[in-house]
Amino acid sequence: MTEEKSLNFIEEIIEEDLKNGVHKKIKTRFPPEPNGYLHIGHAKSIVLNFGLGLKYGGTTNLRFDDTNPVTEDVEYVDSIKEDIRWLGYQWADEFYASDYFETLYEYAVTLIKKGLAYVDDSTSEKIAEEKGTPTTPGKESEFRNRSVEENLTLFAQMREGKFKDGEKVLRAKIDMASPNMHMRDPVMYRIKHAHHHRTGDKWCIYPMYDFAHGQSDSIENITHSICTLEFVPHRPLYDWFIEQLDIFPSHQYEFARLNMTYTVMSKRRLMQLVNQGYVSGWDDPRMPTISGLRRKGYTPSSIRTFCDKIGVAKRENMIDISLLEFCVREELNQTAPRVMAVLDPVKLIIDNYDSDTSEYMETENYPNQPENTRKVSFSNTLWIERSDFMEEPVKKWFRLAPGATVRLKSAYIIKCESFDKDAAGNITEIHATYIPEGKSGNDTSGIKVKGTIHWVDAKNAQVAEVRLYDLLFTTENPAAEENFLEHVNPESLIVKQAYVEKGTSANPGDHYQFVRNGYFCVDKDSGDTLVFNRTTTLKEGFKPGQKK
RNA sequence: UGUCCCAUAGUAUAACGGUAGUACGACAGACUCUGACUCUGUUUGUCGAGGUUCGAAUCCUCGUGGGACAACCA
Repeated sequence: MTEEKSLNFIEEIIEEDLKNGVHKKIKTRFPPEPNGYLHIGHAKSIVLNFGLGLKYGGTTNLRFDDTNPVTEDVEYVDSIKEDIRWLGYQWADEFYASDYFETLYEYAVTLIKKGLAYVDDSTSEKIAEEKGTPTTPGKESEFRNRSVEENLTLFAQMREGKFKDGEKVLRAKIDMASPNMHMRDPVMYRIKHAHHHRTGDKWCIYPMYDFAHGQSDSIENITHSICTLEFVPHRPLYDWFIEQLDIFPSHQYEFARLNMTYTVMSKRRLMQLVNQGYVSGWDDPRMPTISGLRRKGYTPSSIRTFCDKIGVAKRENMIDISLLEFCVREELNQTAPRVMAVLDPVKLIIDNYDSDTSEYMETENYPNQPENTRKVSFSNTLWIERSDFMEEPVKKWFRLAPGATVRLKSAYIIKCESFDKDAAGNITEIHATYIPEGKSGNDTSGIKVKGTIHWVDAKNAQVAEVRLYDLLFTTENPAAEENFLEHVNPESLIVKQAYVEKGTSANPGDHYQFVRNGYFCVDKDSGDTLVFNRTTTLKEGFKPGQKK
């Protein structure tokens, strides 16, 4: 602990509470609704909630907010749990809001008895109409003043299944004129004759979020209930239920959700991308989902680092996606072994190298570990990157060009002698001569070269499919567009047949740096032919297209 | 024509009444058998107007700008 990192506003509150003895131990929770896959925005919340528990010696629960059986499913429960574990966190207890249905029901009865809740027979349209608008007060329902006995009977009958969906609701009796819409007699229970993924057909009435979340927090003795900004106006209601029920006083704190450039984050839009085939699925590497990032080659620690760096505050934000890329590069640069791969090959023939022989060159697996090496096959016929040759080189061009000299990484210095073109003007073959004294590690040539390029022995290469991923959108804030789907980047995925060093071992999830090309990871689609996903490019220091 | 939340470089985030700092980005240079990494440097900021104070990014007031709120969603 050399450097004191400044605290975010939630940490300040917690330290204050701990200092003042408000709490001896803190307890947080991560409360996903099991109706979708987790994304990088959830990661921010997960890292925050679990991080707080870890930092202050408290605990963090996982609680599924499963109060709407119509949209929820175990499929999501499983993927959510997998993603949280993968991110490196272990919850103290696993709960479901549905665990508390009986208690919640009793709470509702308590409020009815206190004259603070009533059964309303109005249609949802009527209720919406009487609710008023943010600038005009609402009207009280004609059913608002039923007797406690009648309410008790009706509510019991709701539970028993005497009514159809939508026929009745239970409402809190608060204030129809409140400037806060959420306090205008909010619905507590609605009737849904639906099968619940955990409680089955036991219930046909289900509590609303507002009547479930705070009480669930309270039941679990959550001290700091952290959620996003859109719940700020719910807080008075959150507090009201807890106060009227006289139960453990959990408190809600709100922070700004994550937004990221060139990314959409809402479940609805993500769902559209999947359902309309813009991506291959929830775990498509272009998706900001945890499973997508995982498949793309992001590591849990790089995501955690990212979440630490973006900070936690209350103002709307738009994080530059380059920060996410920076975090994964920073880690992979240290951990990913280097391998040579040519993604856009053109043939290089070394005219003065014996066509019947080949040799093995020694090359390092990590740039900072010179003793950690492997052997790479070399012959007179190599694949090199098309972009490493320029017929008419621009200024400051360090790579191959007619008459130019470059180092073949870990091999010889070569000089470009000639090249062939097809009728269409495409370079088909490049001819060079090598300088035997310039062999890597044993260079007595005295020649200084500006550039080093990578290569793969064409006589001893393995073919691989390489998927080059780019930003999914062409605009910084696609969610702000009329139709975000029109801004999907047509080049967000480019598939290449590439040549990779023979012997590159590959299990799904393995990370590599393809020298000078970027970070790649082995995809689960790999079979006889290996498939690599580009996690991210290397930072590009030279842009030939740019004049200055 | 309501209530609530928010406002610091391009983007985020610190400074808790006392020197406006850090990260990412961008740009320039050094180094380089990855034009990567690393290193060095540069650029750009307290929304506005008043007030309190010896002193205000910080406290107060009023503006301005942005966001949230009218599912039987969460």
